[in-house]
Amino acid sequence: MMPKVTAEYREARRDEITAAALRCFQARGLAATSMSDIIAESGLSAGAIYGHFEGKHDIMMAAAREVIGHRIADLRELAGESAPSPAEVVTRMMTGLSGDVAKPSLLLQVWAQAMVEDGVRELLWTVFADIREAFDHYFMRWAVEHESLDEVAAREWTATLMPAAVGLAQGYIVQSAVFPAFDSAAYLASVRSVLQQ
Amino acid sequence: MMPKVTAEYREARRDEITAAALRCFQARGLAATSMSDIIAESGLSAGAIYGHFEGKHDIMMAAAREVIGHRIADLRELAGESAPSPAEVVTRMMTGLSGDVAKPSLLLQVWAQAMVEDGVRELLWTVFADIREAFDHYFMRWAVEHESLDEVAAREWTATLMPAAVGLAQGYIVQSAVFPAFDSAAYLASVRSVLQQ
DNA sequence: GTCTATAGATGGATAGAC
DNA sequence: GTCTATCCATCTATAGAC
Repeated sequence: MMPKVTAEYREARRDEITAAALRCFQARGLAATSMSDIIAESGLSAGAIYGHFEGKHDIMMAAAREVIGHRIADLRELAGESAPSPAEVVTRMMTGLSGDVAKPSLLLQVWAQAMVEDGVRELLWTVFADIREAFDHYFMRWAVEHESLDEVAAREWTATLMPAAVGLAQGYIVQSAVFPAFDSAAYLASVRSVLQQ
Repeated sequence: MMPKVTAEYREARRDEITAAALRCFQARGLAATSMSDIIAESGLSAGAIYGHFEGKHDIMMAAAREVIGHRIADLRELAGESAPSPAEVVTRMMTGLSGDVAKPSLLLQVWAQAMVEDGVRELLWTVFADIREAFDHYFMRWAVEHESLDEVAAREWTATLMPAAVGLAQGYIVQSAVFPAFDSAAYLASVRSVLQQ
């Protein structure tokens, strides 16, 4: 269909609605948020919302994309610096969260939703694959340059490290979401401690 | 109120209903499961359910308690064996999950629900506190017996290790829930690798 | 205690005026 | 594109017979 308004306007409206939805999801949870909630929070009307999204599912997917994909670009920026250690890579992953729209509690919501909704689950897979790929790049480089391993040994070293590295980042998300007095610095120190070998 | 049937009968009925609810929560998610779902899955009627639970919230709390608290008893059994290493403690935590009613995907549901429901959140806090306490006991013992640390140094060593140890267990739960081809053995090997220092 | 039937409220989504 | 008003499905919980 031909757009009746500029593409920029549509885009801006969608972002506005998605942002309102994210505030609702944050406060009430993904599944418990109703269209009425989003309508009220956005200050728009039902008609306006449905003019830009097919329905609640569509809004949730847009929100999930927004929440889930932000870490990758940030991770890639590390590439400029000189061969970060695994501990530095994982730390960057975690500290970047604090300035992100993707608050840890929202990430937990998305993970849970992925358990019951195929679209979200597949989205999550691609994001984790991207994260793994970014980790893999840095770990391999570190293994060769600082652990003095050849290509084959570096690949095995990286494969061994990967699950725990990703797990530590996920643990950070869980703990920062669940514990009101979560000590971010202590967690980072703990990660550095176990990853420096 | 006086019970019209034996306490054992009431208990059994509640367990039956909770088990049906857990199957629904597993399939549809905590928030998306309706009372009709639970009624159908249990094979009982609305009246029967409401005779044993105050409402959906009540059932959810019972289910959360069931799902969340199972790891503690299992962890305590390690006490009989000879001073398990941190890696062994965390490994026990994770491997115990496979035989548990508390499937990882359900744990993710409970974590997400804790973000928006105070009762679940507080329940989660007590459970994590118990887990930390159990970890603390084993880590202190290991620090003194195998790392040759005095009381003060052992306490600091344990405090440094704790966040990452818990985080690794949480990462196991996330990854085993999200990835269809999750390699449990590889994760365990990775944990052993980073925790042996 | 457990059933069937249903009340009462809220859900997602649409119709039609502007 | 956006609004108001509303349809109809579904939800939680209860009432009353057995």
